[in-house]
Amino acid sequence: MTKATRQAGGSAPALSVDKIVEHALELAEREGPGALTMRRLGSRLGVDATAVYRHFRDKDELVLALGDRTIARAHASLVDLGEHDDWRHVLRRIAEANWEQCQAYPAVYSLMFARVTGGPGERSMVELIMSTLAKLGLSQEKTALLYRLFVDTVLSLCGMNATARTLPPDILEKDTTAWSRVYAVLPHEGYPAIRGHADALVSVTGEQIYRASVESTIAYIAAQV
Amino acid sequence: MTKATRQAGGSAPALSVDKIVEHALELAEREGPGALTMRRLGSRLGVDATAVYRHFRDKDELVLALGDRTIARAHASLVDLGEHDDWRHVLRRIAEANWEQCQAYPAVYSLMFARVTGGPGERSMVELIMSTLAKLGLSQEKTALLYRLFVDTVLSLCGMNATARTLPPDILEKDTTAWSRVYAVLPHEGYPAIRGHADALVSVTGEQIYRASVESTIAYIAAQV
DNA sequence: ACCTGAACACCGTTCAAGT
DNA sequence: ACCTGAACACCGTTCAAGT
Repeated sequence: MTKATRQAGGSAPALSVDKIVEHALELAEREGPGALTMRRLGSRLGVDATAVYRHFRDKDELVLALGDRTIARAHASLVDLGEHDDWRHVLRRIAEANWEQCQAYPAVYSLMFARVTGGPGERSMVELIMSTLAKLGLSQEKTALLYRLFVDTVLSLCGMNATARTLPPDILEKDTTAWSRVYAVLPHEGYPAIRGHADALVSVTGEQIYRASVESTIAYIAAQV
Repeated sequence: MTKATRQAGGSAPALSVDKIVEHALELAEREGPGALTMRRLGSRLGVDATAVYRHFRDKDELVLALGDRTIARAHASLVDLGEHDDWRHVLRRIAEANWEQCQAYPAVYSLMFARVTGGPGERSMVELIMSTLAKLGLSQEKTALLYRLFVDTVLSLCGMNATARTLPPDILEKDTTAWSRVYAVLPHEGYPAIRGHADALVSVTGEQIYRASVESTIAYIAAQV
């Protein structure tokens, strides 16, 4: 018997934080970040839109809760990492876990990649990264800068990728076909370098770019040690 | 006498693409990306909101026009670059020009950093970067990847920075004080690495991070040559 | 050709009211 | 305690109408 069922009316509450988060996540990922509205969420949950305000101060708190949940999942996938793993291996695993979450929940990443959730998921992830970099024995200032370099690289690339992938269908189409529509047919005069690389440019994947960026950052950190 | 004044009615049109873009830019930068609505833009221009639809298919076309304008400005600030400048110098200047535009027009960057404008500003910038990297004599595939690595690094970091800086005032306050509110007061037990670097973390600037990221990318490219 | 204004189908959030 | 429903102040966009 839950706390709720013991209350005055006797009937269980229709909503809970977990239930709201779960449905919000599904709505955002199935129909895009723009479809995550309080009204649509309410109708999905079978309640009035304003009922959600009993459990979250406002929409922003809900978005941060979704964000912290995905970071918590990324962190949970890293439980096998130990104290004595090489820092490069740890950073690669963290970057990989974020990429996986970003591919699975692009709408959430697009909504919160530039935010601070302050939640338990984020706190665990920050501690993991900071403790990994602290082992390098650099100054506090240098350690802090390299932490931000790594985190911002991971979040900004995941965020940009997620934002691009979750644009409204008509706009997404416009952007993804831009290379073949405009860049591949530019005149050689004026745009020789673009035309000379048009084929190669369209086949570069987001994952290749992400990997290169993570390796670049790790090499940069290694050079400071 | 403009084309418009020669027309049937004789009276000059109230709107032009340039006038709309200029006022939209001012509105977005003064009051944030969320304030850029067709209705508010219309009232600023002294016309009905729907009058803008004579000059732009929809709001997205307007946003892309704003975006291409800022890229064009970044490109215009690089006219002194020549054929024989060192590629590292050229990439640093391009990164710097984007950072300057992003600081001056964060609302625009937040709206379009993950987009493809396909416009003249973007085309010039793409050609400049591609031609710079083409001189390294790498394969088409490698050149294309390094192009995307550089561009995505610049745009994603500028975009994240711009997005964070242009959040609505109450949310911005919440995010910027998160470090002192939650991270600086975390218990040592459980969060030793965070607490050990709390002071250093708050003093890292976005510009430091950006510079480090650009240098990291340049070093990574240099290692491929 | 260019702009207006009503209309449609939406938003987030507040607040009084119900149970 | 928890949810409803009306209300307020907004959105982007379409379309017929005006000049």
